[in-house]
Amino acid sequence: MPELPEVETVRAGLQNLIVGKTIENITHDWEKSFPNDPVAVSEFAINSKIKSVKRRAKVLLIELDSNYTLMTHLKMTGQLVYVGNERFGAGHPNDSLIGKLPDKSTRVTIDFTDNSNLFFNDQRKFGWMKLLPNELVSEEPFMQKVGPEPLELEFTDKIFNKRVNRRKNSNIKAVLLDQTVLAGVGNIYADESLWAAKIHPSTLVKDLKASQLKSLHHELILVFKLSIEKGGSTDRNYVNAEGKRGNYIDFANVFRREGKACRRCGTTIEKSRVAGRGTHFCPTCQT
DNA sequence: CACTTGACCTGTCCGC
DNA sequence: TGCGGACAGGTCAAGT
Repeated sequence: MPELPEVETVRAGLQNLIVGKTIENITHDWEKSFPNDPVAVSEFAINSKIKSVKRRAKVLLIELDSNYTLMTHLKMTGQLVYVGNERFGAGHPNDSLIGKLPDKSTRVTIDFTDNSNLFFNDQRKFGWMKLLPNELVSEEPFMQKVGPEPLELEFTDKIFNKRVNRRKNSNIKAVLLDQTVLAGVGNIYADESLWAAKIHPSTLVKDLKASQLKSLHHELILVFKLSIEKGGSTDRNYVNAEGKRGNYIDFANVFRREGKACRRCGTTIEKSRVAGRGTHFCPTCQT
């Protein structure tokens, strides 16, 4: 599901593909996917140009030259796929999308004046695109409380330790998933970083040594960087802005590897439930 | 207050 | 083959 590396991959793709294009029209078939006042859409989105595409946590910020932003959350099954008239080349996934979108999971369609389109597809309808004046983006409740960006240089192991320790009595997996502690971690990278740091997902924060948290901070950053390099994880639905799947899942050490051998010690990887989520871990080397 | 669970949705998979 | 139910997991609201 789109976590930080997937959202970042979509952001980078959109930055290349849609900046400079002018919005001609926007249509939607599900109100909660596009909860906006039609008058505001017509006044501040239609005929506006895409200025830039940014990201904060798992939220995409599509900035328009009207000083409004299309704030977008993909939640679990959201996709933002650009389909143009140009061909990317033989076998390129985007070429095969021409004429296939919109489909039954398309919630919002953005038409650009050059006849290209941006489709917001979302099978489960949990995601949304909200049009907001730029200055109100940071006022959104989520933006107010979301924690630091893990890939920023100022996100040191000391800061990580301090923020994680706000929730001493919770298990470490629940804390990693808590967006107010730090931004961007979801189920895949919580499991992967805990395996890399050799920490059992249900360990309570108060029982973790400083050295373990230091290791977890280090491994989490490495996992995020590797995943971005591989174009993110396609578990089920995820595709990038060109409709292409990510390759990180081939490098995953525990996620969806239950029943297989741990790549570090050979023990069979197990799956259980921690923090209300399917949780994958090695019972021998994660203690 | 800290923490956990249920709701929001649809598609897929599993057992009968 | 069809059908009911479990499951997938990001975030907010409600519950303990």
